[in-house]
Parts: sequence; C-alpha cells; structure tokens
Amino acid sequence: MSDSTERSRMKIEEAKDKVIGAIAETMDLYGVTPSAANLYATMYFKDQMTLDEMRTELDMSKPSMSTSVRKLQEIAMVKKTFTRGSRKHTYAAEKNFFRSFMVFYCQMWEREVKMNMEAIEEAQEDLIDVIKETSSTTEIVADAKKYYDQLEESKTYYHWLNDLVASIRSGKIFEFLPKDKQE
Amino acid sequence: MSDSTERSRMKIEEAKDKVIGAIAETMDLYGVTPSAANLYATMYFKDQMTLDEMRTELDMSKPSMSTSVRKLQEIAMVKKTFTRGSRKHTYAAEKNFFRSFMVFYCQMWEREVKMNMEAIEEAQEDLIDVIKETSSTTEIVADAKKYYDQLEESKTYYHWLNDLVASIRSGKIFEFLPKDKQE
DNA sequence: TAAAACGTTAAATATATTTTTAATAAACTT
DNA sequence: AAGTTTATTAAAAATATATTTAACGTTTTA
Repeated sequence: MSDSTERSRMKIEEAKDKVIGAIAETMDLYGVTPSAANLYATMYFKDQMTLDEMRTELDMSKPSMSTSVRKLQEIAMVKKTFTRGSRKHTYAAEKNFFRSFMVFYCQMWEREVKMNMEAIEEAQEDLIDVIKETSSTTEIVADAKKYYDQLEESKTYYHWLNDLVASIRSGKIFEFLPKDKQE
Repeated sequence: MSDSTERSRMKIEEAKDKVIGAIAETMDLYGVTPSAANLYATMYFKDQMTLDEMRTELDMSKPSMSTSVRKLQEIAMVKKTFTRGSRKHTYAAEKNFFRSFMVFYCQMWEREVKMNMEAIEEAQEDLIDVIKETSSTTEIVADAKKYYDQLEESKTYYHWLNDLVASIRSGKIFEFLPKDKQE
C-alpha cells in the first residue's frame, strides 16, 4: 500500500473518530454509560457488528459488550440483525436519529406521565377525603385545597406532554416542524 | 390537637408523599442524583426553603444539600429567592413544569446539536480533502463519499432539533400543541 | 454423543460517584 | 475589629456502578 493511500485511510479514520467522540460525549443525555455511548458511536459507522468485533474494536470484555448492547437495544438505538449462515449474533446501530429520538423520548415521557398522574390521582382522592371530613378545621381544609389545586394545575403539563408524545408517534409534529427545512 | 385533626394532617402528608415519591422516581430522566430528585420533589410542596430546613427535612448533611441545590439550579428547577431579613439563603422549586421542560431540554438539545454539528463539519472537511486528493484510489474515494453522505444526511436531524428548540423557546409550539387542551 | 463456539449469568474486582466530616472562606452583627 | 453565622470547598469514607474473570448453559457441528 502506498504512502498516500495510507495517509488517506488514516484521514478517514480521524474524520470518523471526531464524530464518534462527539456522539459519545452527548449521549449521557440518553442515560447510557460512556462505554455504551462509545459502542453506539462506533457502530454508527459500521453496517453491523458481532460481539467479538465490538470487543476487539473497543478493547473490552465480551460480557461488557453484551450488557452495553442490551442497554442500547432497550432504547432502540441498536437492533439485532439476522445474518444468514453466521452463528454469531449481529447487531446494527439505528442510524435514523429521528427514530431514536421518537423511541427514547416517547418511552421516557410516557413513563413520567404515567407514574406522576397515578400518584396525583391517588393524592387528590386523599385530599378530597380530608376536605370532606366534617371534623376538619378550616386551616386543614385550606391546606388540603391548596395542594389539591397545585396538583390539578400540574395536570395541564402532563396532558400536554402526552399530546407531544402522540404527535411525535403519529408523525403529526412534522407537519408543524418539517424534517427537510433547508437552511 | 384532636385525634381527627391529627389524622387529617397525616393524610395530607401521605398524599404529598405519594407525589413526592413519583416525581423523585421519574427525575432520573433529568440526570440528577436520587437525593437531588428527592430534594426537588420535597421543595415542590414548599414555598421556599433554607439549606438548614432541607437538611432537617431530608436528614442529610448541609454540603450535600448545597450540592444538590446547585445541580438543580443548573437545570433551572430551583431558583434562589431573596428573603428580606434572613441571612440564610432561600431557594424555591420551579413549580411550572413547562418552564423546567423548556430550560432543561433546550439546554441539552442545543449542546447536542452544537457538539455534533461542529464535529460533523470538521469531519466533512477532512473527507472532502480525501475525495479531492488525486492520488486516492477509487475504493478510498468511495469510502470517503459514503461517510460524507451519511453525515450530510444526519444534519437533517440536527437542523430539526434546532427548530424544535426554537419553537419551544419562542412558545410557537403551543400554537400547534396548546397547553390547555381539555380531556 | 463429545467437543467447540457463543452468549449470558454470577462473583469478584476495579472504578466512579455520593455523602459526610472537617476545615476554610465569606458575610453579617455588635 | 472580634465573634458569630452561614455556605462552600477539601479530604475521607461510604456506597453504588461498571468491568472483568470465571463458570454455566445452550446450540451447533463433527
């Protein structure tokens, strides 16, 4: 291989590494460990990888790769691919960031809405009991009402978050914010 | 204090605790530690708190409270409040979830766009060099082009994310997804 | 059916993060 | 200005998380 060929190859690798570094660094937002982030970023430039290729590429143990892949699968950033003939499992990075965005945030936001709304409903029932209780002092009733109203108010946000999730899932948000707007 | 008054007080506390638990549990999404999450959720039902009140309420050390508060301030979930007369610093939880949403996600997404776009631009420059290099083999040029195109494609997403941030910041998104939609 | 290949689980180790106690610095009071 | 109160920083301890090595179970293949 000639010198200039060698240099070009290295330059391509450098270019990839710059992007790999940036992707990995910003992936803490997705709640993954740095090594899972590194793995995803590495896979982003590959067609597909086996666990052994991952461990070679990142110089880490196989169980570690296994764990990272699973975590990435949970948030749909990596998918298992079927490769005829090979006994080794193969995995591919989700390269469509819109899809990753959708799966990750919708999943998280739905969880947030569900948990909090359930707690709010229960809490409001309790507070209504207190308000209705004839023996309650005016001070206590006022307190209970204050918290009831605060919770009621907060529901607006959770409803909105649900609507946001729905509009992302359905794709309707792209009518409002097109994907291909040039700039 | 009568028995029923006592029971009502407790019921109110229970109601609050249910919500506190739920909020704290879903706050991992915002990348804060469980104790910061707990603190925020506790403050959510208080007007304002001093560091000493926090440590009493959560039964933790003052430096720990100090750290948690700072972290929460960074993502604008807690604001310092001025209290005339008191030498102690007072802090209040941001109770408007729309505002927290805006500050947190816009901050994070902007960081993501900035870092990745910078890396992409640099990488693309390198790749163009390789493509232009007269001595490059067709195989290398093809490779460089492939990565260049992949990066170019991904910019669509970052532009979109930027638009999303802008529409949240400007409030335009609420024309598309109103806050007060009833259901 | 025995051996090999592969992926996962379990236990142990290493590393990083959180939390505390102790020390320091800053701000206020008298 | 000296003493007190408050918040922060630094160092140490405790805890939690990530990673590895070793063991296990399953599937394949010879």
